[in-house]
Amino acid sequence: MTDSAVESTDRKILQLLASDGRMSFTDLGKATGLSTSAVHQRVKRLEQRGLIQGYGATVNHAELGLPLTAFVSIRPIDPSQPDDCPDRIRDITEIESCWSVAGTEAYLLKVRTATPAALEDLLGRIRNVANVSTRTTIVLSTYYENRPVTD
Amino acid sequence: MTDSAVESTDRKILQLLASDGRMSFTDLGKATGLSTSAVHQRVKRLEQRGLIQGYGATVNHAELGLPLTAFVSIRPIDPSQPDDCPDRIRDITEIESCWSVAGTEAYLLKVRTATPAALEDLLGRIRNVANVSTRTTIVLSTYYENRPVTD
DNA sequence: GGTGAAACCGGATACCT
DNA sequence: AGGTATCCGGTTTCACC
Repeated sequence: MTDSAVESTDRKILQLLASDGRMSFTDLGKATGLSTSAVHQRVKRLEQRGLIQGYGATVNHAELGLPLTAFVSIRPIDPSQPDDCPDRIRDITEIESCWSVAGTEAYLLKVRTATPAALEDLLGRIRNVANVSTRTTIVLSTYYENRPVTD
Repeated sequence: MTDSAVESTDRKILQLLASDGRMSFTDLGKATGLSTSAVHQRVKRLEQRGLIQGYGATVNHAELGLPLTAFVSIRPIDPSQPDDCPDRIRDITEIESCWSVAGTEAYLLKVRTATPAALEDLLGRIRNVANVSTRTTIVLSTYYENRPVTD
């Protein structure tokens, strides 16, 4: 069930934490007009309710040696066999995201590699392990990624 | 220039912060065998070098009232006119990510909306403001998103 | 770059409204 | 549910190696 009542103070807190995950409870309090402990309580509740799923640092993949980003569309080769593709590819570390999608293809992946050769190798592994065909779209430039969308 | 020398302690720190952006310097120290202040220095340096681009909370969009995720492929209608599509759509808040891509289409967007009707409205706004045609792929289910990929 | 100590500030909790 | 007071642990800075 979608426990929908997320009221405006909680939304504000979520928005602030989405754009600065290390903001202190004190600063969140100043921004929302609440005391530190009231904010503290609310954040813990938001974590428990699963509205905050976690916290992460955004890493510069290009500088880290993974300058190549691509989207891989996936279509099962044999429609009669059980489709457990997400399970089969779960341990491939280059895969950042995995969605199932509507349309002519079944899944969409977002992947990161060091070089075109590494991407080629990755595509081979995906095809082998999941018995699928792939269609790859290379990212030329990233304007922005994972901007907070809270309304 | 890509200042490539990111050695193993820094990589470890980046990996830990990518999966827990609120981890304390004390705990990072325990995990890396360094003192709190040494980790502190390293993290500040990683932030300044731009290897850490920021920190964010991961928000549950479905529970927040934005259960619909979609990818929108974009193609300019008039190839002769200046292509400033990313600038023109920058202020549309439903757009979470914007990439330029190789292939038959020019850009790829990831968007979040409350309902199919809101998606329809969003697509209209994108087409109007940027003079483009769109092709939309709806996400049926998200297995995982933004998993840390550090090697 | 690293350590360890000291001052300071934020997080966590108990208690009261 | 929110505020106040308190305690403890984390953050930050600095002198030294």
